[in-house]
Amino acid sequence: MPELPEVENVCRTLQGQLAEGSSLNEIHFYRKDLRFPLPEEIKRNLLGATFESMSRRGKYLLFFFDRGVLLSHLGMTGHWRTTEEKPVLEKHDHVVLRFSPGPYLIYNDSRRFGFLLFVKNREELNEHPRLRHLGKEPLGSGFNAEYLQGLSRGVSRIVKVFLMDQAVVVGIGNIYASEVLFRANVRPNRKASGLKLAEWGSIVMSVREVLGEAIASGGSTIRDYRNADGNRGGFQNQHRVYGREGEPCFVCGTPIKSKVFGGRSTYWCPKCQR
DNA sequence: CAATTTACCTGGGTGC
DNA sequence: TGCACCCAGGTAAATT
Repeated sequence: MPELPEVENVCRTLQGQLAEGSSLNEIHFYRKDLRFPLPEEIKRNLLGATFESMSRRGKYLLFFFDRGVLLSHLGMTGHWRTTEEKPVLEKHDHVVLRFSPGPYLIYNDSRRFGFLLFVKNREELNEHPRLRHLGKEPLGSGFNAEYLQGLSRGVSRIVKVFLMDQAVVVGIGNIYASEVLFRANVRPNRKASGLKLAEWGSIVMSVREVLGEAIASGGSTIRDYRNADGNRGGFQNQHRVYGREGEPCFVCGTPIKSKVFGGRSTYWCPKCQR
């Protein structure tokens, strides 16, 4: 499901629904694992803890409590919903959190590629084995043409696969990689090491532009993505290449091409992108 | 090493 | 209606 814009929208919605100072007084796991085992230390440490705030790092949601940080990665199909009343459990509901005052938070994930993690000391977040390797935030400082060109030196991978590497830059997945490269006029199958600094520059600009617009539109809903308030995103209607194989390019009319690179479907305009 | 493939899951769509 | 097959927004483990 979710790339950076979708996770960012979930984060903002939850931030608005969970009250700072409320306490987490029920934690229910309805199976013992998702992608990884559900950590029992979440219950040991966070039952009765005070909620402070929400944040996001790459595609991870962070719930900050006075006694530790709960991390949630949504995988492909994970999503959170809230209810004020005691929830009626649906298929693939795996975790329920109860806030007081506040709503119940329910985690549903049909494919179970998502997972939860726990970090006791927030200062150690960046040392966590699953976060340690993460690269720059694309909307933060330090994500620029020089950074990308530096990392791509001597790399044999194509630029599309390189951009999806979370160790390079976080939050870009399969949809936005194609959309970004279209706007930057760069073919997805160019060798990353062969791009000029100016091309990295237009990629950086396109990343900021595409992710910014997608966040503002509520993200992309291709099949089952829903924000935490149950709404679909709107950015799928602004996709220029993703899922448009054979359809005319909005800029030049040439049919959009598609091919699998690195195991993932990739879309581009053979005329606009060089 | 880096790069590529496979594995982890369910569900929706398609073609026979 | 059933079944086999392919595909899906992600990541990590295994393999080359």
